[in-house]
Amino acid sequence: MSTEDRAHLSEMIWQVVATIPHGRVASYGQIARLCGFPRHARYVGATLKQLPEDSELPWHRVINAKGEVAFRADSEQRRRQIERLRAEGIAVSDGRVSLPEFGWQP
DNA sequence: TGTATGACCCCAA
DNA sequence: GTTGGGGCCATAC
Repeated sequence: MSTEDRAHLSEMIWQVVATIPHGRVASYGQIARLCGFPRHARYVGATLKQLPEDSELPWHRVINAKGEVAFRADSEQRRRQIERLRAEGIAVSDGRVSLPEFGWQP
């Protein structure tokens, strides 16, 4: 993976995440695949982690392949993500979301 | 160069 | 439903 690829990939990640419809969720691996870089799920997480606090990007709609919020159980960020998901009508129970119900099919 | 660390993923049991 | 183990790959040191 070249440095050009990385810059391009980061930009594509932002674009794809911005595409996730209101009320839907997508997984890290799904984002990576849509960008044309399978097996780079961890990179997606690392990229989202660098987003500024006031970012307009709907980063909260990105969760892991099991439908769970990826933050540690005790973390403040986890609480915030769950709050934002519920705010747009997504049911979250015990940090989990039903993918058949809320998963995004592009 | 080598090792450790993640907002990860998959599958078998 | 859970758990464990292997795989994955950019980053930080």
